Amino acid sequence: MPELPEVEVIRQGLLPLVKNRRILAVSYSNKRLRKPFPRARMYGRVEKNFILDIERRGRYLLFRLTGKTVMIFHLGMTGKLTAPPADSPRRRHDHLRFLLDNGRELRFNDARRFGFVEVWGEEEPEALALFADFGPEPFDPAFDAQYLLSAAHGKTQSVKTFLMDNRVVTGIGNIYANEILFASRTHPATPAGRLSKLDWGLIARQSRMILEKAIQMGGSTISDYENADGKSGYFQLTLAVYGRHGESCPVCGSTIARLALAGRASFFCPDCQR
DNA sequence: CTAACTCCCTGATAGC
DNA sequence: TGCTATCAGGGAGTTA
Repeated sequence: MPELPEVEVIRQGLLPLVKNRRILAVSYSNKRLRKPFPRARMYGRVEKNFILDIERRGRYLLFRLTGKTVMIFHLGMTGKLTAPPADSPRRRHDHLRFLLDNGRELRFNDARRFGFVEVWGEEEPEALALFADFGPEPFDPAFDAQYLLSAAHGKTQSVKTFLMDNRVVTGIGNIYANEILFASRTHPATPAGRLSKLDWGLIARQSRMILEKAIQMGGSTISDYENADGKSGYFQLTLAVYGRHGESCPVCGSTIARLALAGRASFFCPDCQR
């Protein structure tokens, strides 16, 4: 699934195509997504309204609509949001289509259907509850060495699993957690509570650098991610360790190892990362 | 409480 | 080449 950089690239690509456009009609495939389709709200609060803006929180996209409505997408593992011309051919796994007043159609496509859409009034507690226990964004100045040191205090879980916890910091998934720890020369299995403030400062800085670079490069396309125009990203070409077990470390030449942490594939250089 | 495991679903691919 | 077992970028719920 898309992690923070991919979701941000989608947001930026989509915005000029949908901002201030009116949603003329909503169509739904009737296939169940991770959460039930909010039929009444979709036809009552979304259809016929205008898209004012798209925001991102972690891996969620928030469409601000007229009528103080917020339509929230999560793309799961394989979700895609695009806005092609309305007459372009539909694709397998297109589940939601929003016909716009500029001849385009906002489309949600999701093969595995781990994604979902929710519709709330901005004032409704459910809209806020979704993010109530989220940690800071990686680009938030609050995401710093002191914060991480405190959050990790006493934790025995691996630093990699810790970084992938949305309550600690939002939007870092398996690919970028691996890359951040490689850049920070930290072994992914290190218990989070054992790292020093210096370690955390490096991890916070490398997080921002890597995520920023990935956004600039259009995200990472591993198998099926694509941006709002249906194009691939390029950051995967610069991945140092993710998916590269058995290959040589780009820094020291040692063989990159693979290890499962909390059920997730983890890749690291046994010599650079300690 | 914490942390790890399981499951949702389809498709790509590693490995035989 | 062709089949099939495994694995996949997330996250919620369950188990230990």
